[in-house]
Amino acid sequence: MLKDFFGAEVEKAIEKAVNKNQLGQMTECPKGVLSVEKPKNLEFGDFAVNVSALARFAKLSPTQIAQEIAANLDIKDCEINVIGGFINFKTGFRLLKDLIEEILEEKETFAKPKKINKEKILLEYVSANPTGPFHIGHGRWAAMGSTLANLLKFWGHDVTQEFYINDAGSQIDKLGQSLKIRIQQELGEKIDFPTDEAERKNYYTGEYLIPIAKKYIQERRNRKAETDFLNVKILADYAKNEMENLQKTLLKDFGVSFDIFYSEQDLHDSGKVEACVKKLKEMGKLYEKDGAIWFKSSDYGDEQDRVIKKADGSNTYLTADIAYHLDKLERGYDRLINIWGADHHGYVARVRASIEALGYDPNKLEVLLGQLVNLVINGEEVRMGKRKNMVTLDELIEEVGIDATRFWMIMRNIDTTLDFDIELAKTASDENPVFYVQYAHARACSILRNAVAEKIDTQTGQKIPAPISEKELAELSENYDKNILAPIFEEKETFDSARKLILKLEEYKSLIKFSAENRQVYTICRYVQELAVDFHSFYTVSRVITEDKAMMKARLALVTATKTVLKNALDLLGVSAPEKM
RNA sequence: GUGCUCGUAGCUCAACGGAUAGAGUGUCGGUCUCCGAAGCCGAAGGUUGGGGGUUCAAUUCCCCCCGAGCAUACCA
Repeated sequence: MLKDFFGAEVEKAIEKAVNKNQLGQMTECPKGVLSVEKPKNLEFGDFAVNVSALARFAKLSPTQIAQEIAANLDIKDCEINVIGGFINFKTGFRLLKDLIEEILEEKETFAKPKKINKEKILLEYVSANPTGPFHIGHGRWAAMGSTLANLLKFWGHDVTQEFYINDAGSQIDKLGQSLKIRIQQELGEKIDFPTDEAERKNYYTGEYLIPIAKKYIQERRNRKAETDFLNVKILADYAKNEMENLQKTLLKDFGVSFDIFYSEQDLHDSGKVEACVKKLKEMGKLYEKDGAIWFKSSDYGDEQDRVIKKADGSNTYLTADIAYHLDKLERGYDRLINIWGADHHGYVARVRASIEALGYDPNKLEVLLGQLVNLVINGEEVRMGKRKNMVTLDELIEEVGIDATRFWMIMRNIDTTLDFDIELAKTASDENPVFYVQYAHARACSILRNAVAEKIDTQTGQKIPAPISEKELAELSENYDKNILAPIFEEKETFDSARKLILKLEEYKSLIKFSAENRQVYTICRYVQELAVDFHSFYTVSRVITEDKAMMKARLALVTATKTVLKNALDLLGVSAPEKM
């Protein structure tokens, strides 16, 4: 990418200058001190390197250093100017046209690196209890996780997406008890959940169990008399399966595809949990206290030791989680990435501790902690967690659609609490960034359609031939003239917006790299908005379909390239790129 | 109390330690005989919560306050 190109050129120039003793006391170019950035003010140039950091090595003023380095730069087709400690580069025709060629040729693989340090990654996210519908917070992890998976795959990693089903423990019993009450209610019995608040906590009182109760009764209508009709264990399994299916369907509709659904119960049943405890014990990482068995996690950076087996002999949730992560490692993954809600942050240290205690590299585990989602309805924040106010993910999607839901869930940094404004996300207007971006794509498609469309003169009724033939349009991206963009560079009035657009397209490469390496998917949302801005500006000043055929081809090539990048980016986000809206 | 994540324009958010702190939205003002006006152009809007420190340079790093969310289980 151009950033790297200029960085390398500057380093070469520094070496030359050092050899000529032009950089004071500097004897070599220090690594990692300089970086290429985008100037704050675009009038300075397209890229800039700030050499001020070299001042303390050279013992010269930044201005002097910049001038010496610039004097040693030899880049064709590029304007260089020095302001203070900044060396600014303004790219010329050749560099920019190469870039458009690259996009036109590579299409959906544009910005995909040729070679990376490929890792086998297990990405775990959502991992909800099968005891109720997803709430909107799950939607954030689902959208972010699937986007991250798309991105890491595109970057070249081998990614497995996994959903850990928390289907073990007392909650499943609670689920069975709750379904039992719902069934009895459906059968006309006068029974209800306890009114006492403490006791009520032992039930799932949400109405979502009612349809499941109805379905159960319908399915077993001929076997009502059987003694196990209201067997809580059977009911629990039934409800669990139903909830899991609902969740899976929703995930699929939401554009999220897991490779593996991993059951916690299976982990117990297969003996892996016990085996893991045994292993920890043999390795001397456990001890007994107050009738319980503890894991010495404080030896590995956790703030205190944790219970692995309770005094009553049962396992804690953590025990299964340790076994689960051990299992992941034994399955041979180089890297485990988990997306967890911030409310689980206390867990990071202990799971990491367990990985280290078991003899694995704890750095293989990467936990992305996501801040929670607040719902804003009519300008008022609705705190989640209060059952009455709970809005489920399927309700949200129903309200605002999949595209908008995904985009809004992804567009903020994972570190910030997300305010999801339903009214705003719903509006199909300029207030909504999703539509703004999609509109840009639809507009690009529309131009391309019009370019090859025959028209009929409304006055005379005569056919007006298409501005350009299908064949010629196809040639723009297949077998095109290498100087196709030249006319754009010759027309002064529209050149600025075109070069801005081209540079923004170029930035896609840096963006993908940054986003993949830092697991920051929200940057894609920002980028796509910026690209749309530059495209709309370009469109406004540059008439694409014109009499001047060479200019038309040049601009159509640029429109095609923009459309390609927009589509690629939206695909990563799992947001549709409509050809018409 | 302690730990984690934060605090930036009216609102929602950006900004590898670097140039005049930027976008969107909202407000105000322009702009359609012509490829989609769901667009474009412009204006106003800031003591980056407060105070110290490190640095040639701090929204960014460190310390102390103030404020918010989350976590501080032999629950899952």
